[in-house]
Amino acid sequence: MQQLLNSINNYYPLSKSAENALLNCFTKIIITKNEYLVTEGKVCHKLYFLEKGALRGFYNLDGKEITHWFGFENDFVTSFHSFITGEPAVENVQLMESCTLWSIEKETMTDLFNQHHDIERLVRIAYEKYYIRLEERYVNAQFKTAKELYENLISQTPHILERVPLGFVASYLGISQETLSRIRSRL
Amino acid sequence: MQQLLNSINNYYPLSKSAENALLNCFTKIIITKNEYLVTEGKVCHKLYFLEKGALRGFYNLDGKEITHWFGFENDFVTSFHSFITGEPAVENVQLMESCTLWSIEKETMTDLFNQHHDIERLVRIAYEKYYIRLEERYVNAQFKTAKELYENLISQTPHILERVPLGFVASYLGISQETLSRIRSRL
DNA sequence: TTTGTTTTTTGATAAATGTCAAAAGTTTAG
DNA sequence: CTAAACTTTTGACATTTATCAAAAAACAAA
Repeated sequence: MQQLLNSINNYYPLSKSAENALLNCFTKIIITKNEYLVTEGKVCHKLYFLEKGALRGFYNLDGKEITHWFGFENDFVTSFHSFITGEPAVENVQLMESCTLWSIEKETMTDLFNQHHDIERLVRIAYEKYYIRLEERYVNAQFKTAKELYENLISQTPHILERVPLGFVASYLGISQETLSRIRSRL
Repeated sequence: MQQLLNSINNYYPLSKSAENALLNCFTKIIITKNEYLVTEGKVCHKLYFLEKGALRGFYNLDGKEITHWFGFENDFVTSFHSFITGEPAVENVQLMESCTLWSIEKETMTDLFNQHHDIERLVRIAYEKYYIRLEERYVNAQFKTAKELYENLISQTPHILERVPLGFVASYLGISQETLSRIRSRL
């Protein structure tokens, strides 16, 4: 819980009353490896804070699983598309390791926004951060060769390589596993 | 101004007082084709609402211009990375057509947030929408062939093809202009 | 351990896309 | 209306990357 608090304060420092109200709304969950947090086709009403562990978001395309993001310690995770729109998720979120998470209901968050302006500010700022993080990833990917993508990964997010099977990493980079393997052998 | 108001209310309907306060903070600008709204290396402190016209965001890579987004009527545009972080922009925003815009200073927005909770909510909701729009684009791009990317563009954002030179479109899709031209001739 | 399972690498080949250069077409400004 | 500038297409060829199949390596469970 202290970890969640630190993360929150890192985005925007809340007043004590808002902080208490917010923390009261999170529920601790422990789930084991390979389980699903979000399943394609079902609406996801929850936002999760990942205290410990690692997971991935993937969708199915032509019978293949396309992993498009990873979550690690201190990340807020969910199927954002489903959480925001209330539509069924098109992606799955699956644990790559056993995880400790804190969850909060969307409806509860909405109530908190009404009661505490600063909680809504916190979330506004968090969205800003998440937006530019996604934008950076996009720009990084466009017009890069497979080798450059891999080198970027090594320099910018080396922890991914240490904790994620190469098949998922290849998918994340948008290249085939074989190509990734060959690039690695050539470096 | 009515158009800006409609757009805003489309995200979240404001109270009359918030609405008035907000509209008072926008300044009308008319700029001609090829001019720059944002220049790489300079911090961008303004957010713009695009009432009429079309523009693009691009960055330089190995001497080439990589166009990574377009803005059209009713879009809020800026270099989000620079606007949010206060760091110098890495991208340029250039008008593809002469435009009518409304601008607001970041500092002014921050003041408005403090005075009107509902303006901050509006922006929080806008960020949500922009976030999932970007995410969709990302997912759409990953693991698609050049032909599929072009077909997606035709079905999802046909207005881009009608108003943007093919060289920019190719760059936007992450393929070479020649490849795009060949795909078009084969359909 | 030993065996079975999963992950990663390697090889051969095919397909997609990029690059360079030039031609054709279109738009713009005087 | 014409010349210059810019955009789009086409051709030839090189390169990158995907695909399929199988071997090797790493990992996990009995």
